[in-house]
Amino acid sequence: MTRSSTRTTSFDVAALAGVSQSAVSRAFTPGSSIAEETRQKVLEAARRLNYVPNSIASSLTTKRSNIVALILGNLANPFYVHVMHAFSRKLQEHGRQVLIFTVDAGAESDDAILQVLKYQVDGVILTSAQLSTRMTSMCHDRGIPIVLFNRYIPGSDASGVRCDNTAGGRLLAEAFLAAGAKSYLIVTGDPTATTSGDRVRGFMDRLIEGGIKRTDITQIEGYSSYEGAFSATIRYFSAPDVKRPEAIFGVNDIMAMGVMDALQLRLGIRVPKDLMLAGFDDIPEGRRAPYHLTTVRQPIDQMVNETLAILHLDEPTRPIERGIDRRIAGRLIWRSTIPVPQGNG
Amino acid sequence: MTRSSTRTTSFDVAALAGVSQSAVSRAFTPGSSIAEETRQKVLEAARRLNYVPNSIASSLTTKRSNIVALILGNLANPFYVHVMHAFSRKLQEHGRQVLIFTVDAGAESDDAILQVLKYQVDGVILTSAQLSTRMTSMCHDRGIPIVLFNRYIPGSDASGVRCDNTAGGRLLAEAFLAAGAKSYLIVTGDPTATTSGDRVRGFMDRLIEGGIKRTDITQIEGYSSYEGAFSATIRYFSAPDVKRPEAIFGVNDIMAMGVMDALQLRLGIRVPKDLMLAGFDDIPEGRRAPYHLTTVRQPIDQMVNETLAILHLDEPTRPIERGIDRRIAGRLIWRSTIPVPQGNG
DNA sequence: GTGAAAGCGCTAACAT
DNA sequence: ATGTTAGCGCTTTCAC
Repeated sequence: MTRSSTRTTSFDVAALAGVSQSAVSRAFTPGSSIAEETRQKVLEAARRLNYVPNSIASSLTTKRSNIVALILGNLANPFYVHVMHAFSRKLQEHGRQVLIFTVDAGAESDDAILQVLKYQVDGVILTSAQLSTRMTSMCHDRGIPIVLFNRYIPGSDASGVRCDNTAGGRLLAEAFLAAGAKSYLIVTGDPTATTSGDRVRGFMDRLIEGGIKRTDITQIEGYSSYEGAFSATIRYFSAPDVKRPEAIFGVNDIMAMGVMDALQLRLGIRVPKDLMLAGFDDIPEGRRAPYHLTTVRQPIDQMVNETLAILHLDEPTRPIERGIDRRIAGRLIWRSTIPVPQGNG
Repeated sequence: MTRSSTRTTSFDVAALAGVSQSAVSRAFTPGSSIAEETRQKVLEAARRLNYVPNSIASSLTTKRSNIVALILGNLANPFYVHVMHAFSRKLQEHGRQVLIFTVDAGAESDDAILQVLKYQVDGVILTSAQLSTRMTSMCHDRGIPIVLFNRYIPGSDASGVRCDNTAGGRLLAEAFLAAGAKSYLIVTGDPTATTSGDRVRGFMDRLIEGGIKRTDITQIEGYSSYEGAFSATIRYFSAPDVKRPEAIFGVNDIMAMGVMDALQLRLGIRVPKDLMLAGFDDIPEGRRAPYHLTTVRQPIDQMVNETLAILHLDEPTRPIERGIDRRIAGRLIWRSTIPVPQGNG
C-alpha cells in the first residue's frame, strides 16, 4: 500500500450511514443538535470505516487548532523537564495537543514563534528562553495569547507567571542567617535570566539587612547546570588565596547538586559540617539521599494552573490578558544542608 | 483588541503587492517558478502586513502537516529526556514541528495515536510506551509511518530501531565475569518493556555460559526509576537471611544510581570495593562524580538518525517500510563501578 | 432535527 | 512567469 491511499472523509461516512455530511459533522461535535438515533448510526458507520475526523480541516473553519505551543530552553535543568511534563499532562487532559520547541539556552525564540504563528496555535507558553517584544505583538495581533513561565520582560505587555524569586532568595538568606553563616558564595545561573538575578538580589538584600558585609559575599557563574556549577566550584576553591565561605547559595537545585558533589567528592569539604548549602526549585533529584537539599519549593502545579488560566483556552473570544505578572510564593523546605537552628522544626 | 481580529491572508498580500494570490503562494514556496522581482515585491508586502502563511490551510491541500508526533513514556528516566531532546533538535533543523504526547508508564498509547491521526501527522515515533497492533494498522492504512524507538512488538509490522540490548547485557556480564564476580543481583525495569527483558536475558545467558549457577543469580524489580531501585535495594538487603551478591546489574543507569546510593548511603556497602555495579544507557547523569558508572552506551544520535531515516519524511510517496528491526550495537564504557581486570584499559 | 451550500486559506493543475 | 479555477475536509448559517 502506498502512502497516498485516499483517506476516508465525512462524506464516506455519511454515505454509509445514509445521512448528510453535516450530520456526520454534528455527530462528532459535542452539544450540537442531532437526534441520538442518527448520532448512533453515524458513529457506527464511522467505526466500520475507521473514520477519524480531520482536525486540520476543522481548524481551518473554526480558527482554533487546539494546539498549544510550549517553548523550552535549558532542558539540562530537570526543573524544566518537570514543568514540561506538568503542562503536557494537564493539556492532554483537556484535549489539547502540545507542540514543542526546544531552543538553546540564551538563544532567541523568535524562530519558534514564527513557526507557532504558522500553525495558528491557540496559545504559547514560553519557559526559560528569550523573547523579543516584536514577537509578542505579532502573537497578540493575531489573537494568540502568550504567557511567560518563570520569566518576565520589563516593559513588555506579555503576561507571565513566576515564582516570587526575590522573596525566595530572602527566605534562604534568612535560613543561613539563622544558622549563623557570616560569609557567602553565590553560584549564579544564566545571566540573561531574570530568575537568577531576582533570586540573587533578594538573597543579598536580606543578607545585608542582616548585617553581612558586601565584601563577604562573592558571586561566581555556574551556567545553570550541574556540570557548570561543579567545575566553577572547583575552580573557585582551587585559587591560591581564597577565603572559604561559610555558606553557598546555588541559585537552582541542579547547580547546588553540582556544588555539593564538587565540595564533598573533590575538595573534601563536608556539607553542612564544614559549609552550609542551599538550592532553589525543590526538584525531586535534590530530595535524594546524597543531597537532601535545603531549598525553596516552586509550586509547579499551581504555577502551571495559573499559566493555563491566563491563556483562557476555553474562551477564545475573550480579549487577551496583557501585562499580568502573577507572582507565586515559594516555600522554604528545610532539609539537611543547613543546620536547623534551635527551636526550628 | 479582541482575539477574533481577522487574520491577514495571502489575498491581502496579493492586493498590496499588485499580483495574484497564487503569486503570493509561489513566493513562499521554495523552488516554484516565479520571477525574482515579483518574489521581492510579494515578500515586501508580506513584511509590511506581518503576514505569515497559514500552515493549517496548506496542510489541507498538500496532505502534509510537517508535524511529527513523539509519544513518550517514562520521563522519569533521563535517558528519554535526552532522546526527546535529540529528536526535537533534529526535527526542528529540518523544519518539522514536534507534537508531544506523554503517556504514563505501562499505559496504552492508543489515545495518543488517535489524536495523532486527527492531526494528519507525517510520522509517529513511539518511545517506551505500549502500542496495540490495531493502532499500528490504523496509522499504516492512512499512510502514516510509525517507528518504535527502543521497543519492538513481535509479530507486528511496525518498524523499529533499538539498541542491541541482548548483546549489551552480554557485554556487561563479560565485564563482571572478567572482574571475578560469582553471585549476582539484577534490578529489573518495567516488566512490560522488551528493553529490560532483553538486557536481562543477554546478561544471564552469558553468565551461565561463564559458569555461574542459576541459583547465584537473583532478580528484583526496580520499576525503571531511581526511587524504585533505591527502595528495592534496601528492602532486599534488609531481609533477614540474604546472601550478599558480589555484583549488581541495574538494568538502566538511573536505577543503577538508585542502587548505588542505597548501597553506600544507607547500607554501608562500598562500590566497587565491597560490591560491583553496572548500569545501561550511559546517561550524562551516570558520568557524574558520585557515580561514574560502568555501563553500556546507547548511541542516541545514531539511533535517532536511523529512526528518522525509516520515516522517510522527505519522500512521502514512498511506501511505508514495514517490519524493519534495526538493532544497533552498544559500547561498553569502563568507569569506576567494576574494577578493571588486569590488562584492560 | 436535518440537508444544502457557502466558505476557511491555501496549493496545484490548467491556461495564457 | 503569471493568473484563473477548482478543490482539500470540515463547520456553519440558512432553509425547511
